[in-house]
Amino acid sequence: MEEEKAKSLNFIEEIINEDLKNGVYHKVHTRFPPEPNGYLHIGHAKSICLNFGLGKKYNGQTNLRFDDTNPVKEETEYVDSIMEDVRWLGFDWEDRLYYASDYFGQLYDYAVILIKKGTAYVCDMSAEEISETRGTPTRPGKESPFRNRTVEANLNLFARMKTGEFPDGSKVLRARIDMASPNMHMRDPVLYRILHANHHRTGDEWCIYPMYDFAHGQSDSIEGITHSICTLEFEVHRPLYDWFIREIGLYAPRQIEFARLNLSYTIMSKRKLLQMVRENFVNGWDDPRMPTICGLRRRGYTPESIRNFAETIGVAKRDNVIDMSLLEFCIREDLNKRSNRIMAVLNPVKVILDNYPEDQVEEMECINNPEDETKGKRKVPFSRELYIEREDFMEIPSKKFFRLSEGGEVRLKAGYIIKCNRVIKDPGTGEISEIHCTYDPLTKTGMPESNRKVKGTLHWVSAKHAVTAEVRLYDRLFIKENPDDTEEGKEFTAYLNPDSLKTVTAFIEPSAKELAPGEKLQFERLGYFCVDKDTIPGKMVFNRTVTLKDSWTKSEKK
RNA sequence: UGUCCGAUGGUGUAACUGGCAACACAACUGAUUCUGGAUCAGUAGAGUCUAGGUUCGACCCCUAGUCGGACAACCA
Repeated sequence: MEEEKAKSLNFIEEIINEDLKNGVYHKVHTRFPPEPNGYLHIGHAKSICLNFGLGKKYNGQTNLRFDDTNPVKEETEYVDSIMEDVRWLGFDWEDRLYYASDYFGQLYDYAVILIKKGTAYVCDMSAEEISETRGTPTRPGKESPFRNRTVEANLNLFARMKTGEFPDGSKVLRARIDMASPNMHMRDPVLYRILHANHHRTGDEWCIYPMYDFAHGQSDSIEGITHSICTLEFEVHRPLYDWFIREIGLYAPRQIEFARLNLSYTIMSKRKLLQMVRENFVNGWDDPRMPTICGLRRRGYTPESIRNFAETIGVAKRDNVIDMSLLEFCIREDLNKRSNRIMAVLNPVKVILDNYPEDQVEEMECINNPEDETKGKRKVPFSRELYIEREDFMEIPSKKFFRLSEGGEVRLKAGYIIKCNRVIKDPGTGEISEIHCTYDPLTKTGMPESNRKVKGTLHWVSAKHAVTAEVRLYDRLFIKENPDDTEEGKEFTAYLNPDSLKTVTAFIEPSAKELAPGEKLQFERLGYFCVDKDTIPGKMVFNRTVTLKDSWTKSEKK
């Protein structure tokens, strides 16, 4: 069994196995290192599942570390949401919660080591000057006039940077590497900048903050990380990552890069998600149309489905765009097994059973989940006046229409077979207002006659017993793929789907009253829904998680 | 006119490290069903970016191209 699994290792596992075999490392210790500057999205979920999954698979450990080296972008709100989301996904960092800001003192000492070695210096150039003298990818940069300051001068200046003597932007600490390096990141990168800003954890203790490159590898090293897994854009940073470790003389983790997740019709940039929230294109980070973990959660996704999705998409180094239909498959697969069925009518038309006694009410027995016997049954009231879905009736049926039509028969789920006799239309609009039918008393579910073949089965709700509810029909937020391509300034407005959120008032069978926020169910033939957090007694609110298979694309094709 | 990385069906990921390209999603067909769902059975779809080379044999190794991505924040 173990050997069979060994056949389909991903490239990261191959590297790890190789390292373990060669004794480069003797254990596996990974970390998930988000910057607390926004909410986590499905792309982070891939990384979380990867890192924590590897930790578990190799009987190792995984840390949660906040990469909080830029106080102007980071907030406690984000820290809290990230911890909540990681936990919700089902992962546990146990007692290994860290912050890069925990290492500010240590990092400062590392910088001093470099200064003493002559491989770091204080530079007085402005950001613009540094940028100009860095050159371009194809042209080498120019050396800073401050590059050859003495160790003593650098030590003195760096200490004074720390004490707050200099204004923001007036000086930086840079590594002294190679201004002609073909790798831009090796052209005397900035290690520390002056930022008189309040940090969400260290407050005003520091006014100089390390850059990502100077903090990340060292943080990995301090924590004893063996495999530091990050996304592809950090590939060109790896020489620098290794350079700092070597130059300071630290234990060396191995950085491995993988391709980040792209989902069709979905924006996965934190910056743009933030913009969507700030400019009210959506109603917050947990808007169910958002690809954020909290959005998916509110939408009705389960942690299991997301973990399974991450597992299914795999991990590699080539750019990829995963089709939404795979994510949808994963959630349907999970919800199909776990969610109870319930009857709801979103777009009602009244059906009157002319031969059904005026005041009679029957309790029809319904199976809660045909996929799971243990979920039991429930009673649903049935009476003379019902609602069915308007689309489930067609006066003149087309050849492939299996549902109710004039003169035709259809089965009401868990009820009777009915036959349509006539329809009444609104004289003004011409719209059908009532469908008059007769029911066949011998065809009640369970009775011998009920086995009679009829072409279709409809879901229904008793008009006088139904509960009304607000149902939010979430669709994809974007109608075009790769909205990232749009020009600056209107990144995604052009692609926004005006129908991404439709709200209808639906009629639902009375058992809906018992549901609590967060509960997931399948509206018979309509899709998977969950009870929204906005639900309060007397006002039910449902979110559509996902439609049943294919109906989006089918309706698109029409 | 640079450095680094990548290239396998419509989409993703595999291929025992050189042995006749597999799995999942999507698509299609049929069976079944009191959900046009689910389930079950089946079909189609790539010869692995190109051109050379090594080899009995190449998705895998070598050479040269082509195409795509990343890199020029005091962001991460």
